Amino acid sequence: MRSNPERRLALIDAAIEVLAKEGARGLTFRAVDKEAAVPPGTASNYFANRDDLFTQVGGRIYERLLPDEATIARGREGVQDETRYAELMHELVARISAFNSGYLALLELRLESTRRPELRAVLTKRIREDIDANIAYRAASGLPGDSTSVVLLYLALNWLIVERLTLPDIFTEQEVRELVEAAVRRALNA
Amino acid sequence: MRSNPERRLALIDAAIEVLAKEGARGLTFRAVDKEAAVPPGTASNYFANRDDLFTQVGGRIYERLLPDEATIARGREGVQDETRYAELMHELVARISAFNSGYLALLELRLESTRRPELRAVLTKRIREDIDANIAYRAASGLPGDSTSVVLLYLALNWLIVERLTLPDIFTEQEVRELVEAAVRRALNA
DNA sequence: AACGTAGTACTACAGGCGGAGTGGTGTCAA
DNA sequence: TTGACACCACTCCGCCTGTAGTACTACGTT
Repeated sequence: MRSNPERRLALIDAAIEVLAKEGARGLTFRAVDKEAAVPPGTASNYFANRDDLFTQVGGRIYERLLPDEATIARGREGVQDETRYAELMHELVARISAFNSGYLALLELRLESTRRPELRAVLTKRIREDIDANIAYRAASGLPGDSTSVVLLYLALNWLIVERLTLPDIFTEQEVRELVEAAVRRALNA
Repeated sequence: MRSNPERRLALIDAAIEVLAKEGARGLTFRAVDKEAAVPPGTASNYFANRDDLFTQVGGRIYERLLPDEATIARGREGVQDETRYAELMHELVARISAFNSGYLALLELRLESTRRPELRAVLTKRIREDIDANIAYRAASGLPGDSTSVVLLYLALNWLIVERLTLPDIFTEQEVRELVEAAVRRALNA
């Protein structure tokens, strides 16, 4: 088992692209090698087996989907009002739509986790933490709305992103914008 | 190309199970044969190629997820108030959770449709129709709430089902019930 | 009632693709 | 000099597709 950290990271990021492009079943050592443009056999040396590969990707994918620290810091400063919150949500949808393959890869991982307990454990932990962080953030911001509102917003935005990424013709850009705003409005009125 | 309709249907339903169990990439003629317990080569005779198989499954899956006609009829009778509507939504979540593999298969198809234009066209059509039907139903019922409310409810419930099916430990049964009710309440208050 | 025909079920096979895993060799740095 | 890693090559294996060929069944014809 090799341990060059940059290379490992490059392989994992390549694996995310493969997941998005080829699906979970297409995530093989060889495909990762090719995507990362390293000699065949390399991924084999960095991951014990496919299960290990899935688990490591599961640990990494969430880092790539979350905003970077600068964005988080910007989110925390300035007035915390409804307009600001709506801005943040638009930013979230835009960011994820931009890193398209990351979200698709996460969906693939979710489905795959049906068959891989280890992966499921990793994802459950990460996602539960993210939800809790969102709830805490909302509570700290002083904006109205309880944790149920936060979760409902989370639910709606997630599926909206799925819809955009998988069947883009279901909703127009315009409808998506309106839906995000309506969701935020409702989340803050309860 | 063979044309025994029952056999074709049996193969398609077997394909749905395969999709849920093995993922989109695992959907091969041979796997379908095995799942349907028919001799190897049969699926090959019923579908021109994998693309054809995907498209036919895409056309069928939605029928299996929708309530049967009896349920629909029951939904339309009786008083149409908020309590009734909430009941229907609970029924929906329960029904889909029960036919677990159908929904997972649909998710697989959505992801696969990223790579298959024909499949995407079929799914887009079906799902758009379903959303429109929901909007029309709500409008006809005389309950409060505009189409945005209906769609937001649709979004939230869909992701809630995803969450339940893929990472069941994220929300407890209790939380799921509360979320469904909160979502319905908000959808009817706007 | 016997026969022929068409459509379907089943079986078998040829050919190919792609992946896992491993061992060996080269290379660089401590 | 030694150890860790990059790179390369090779073998083994499993699975899939597509098709050809055979057997069966039902139905229509005479």
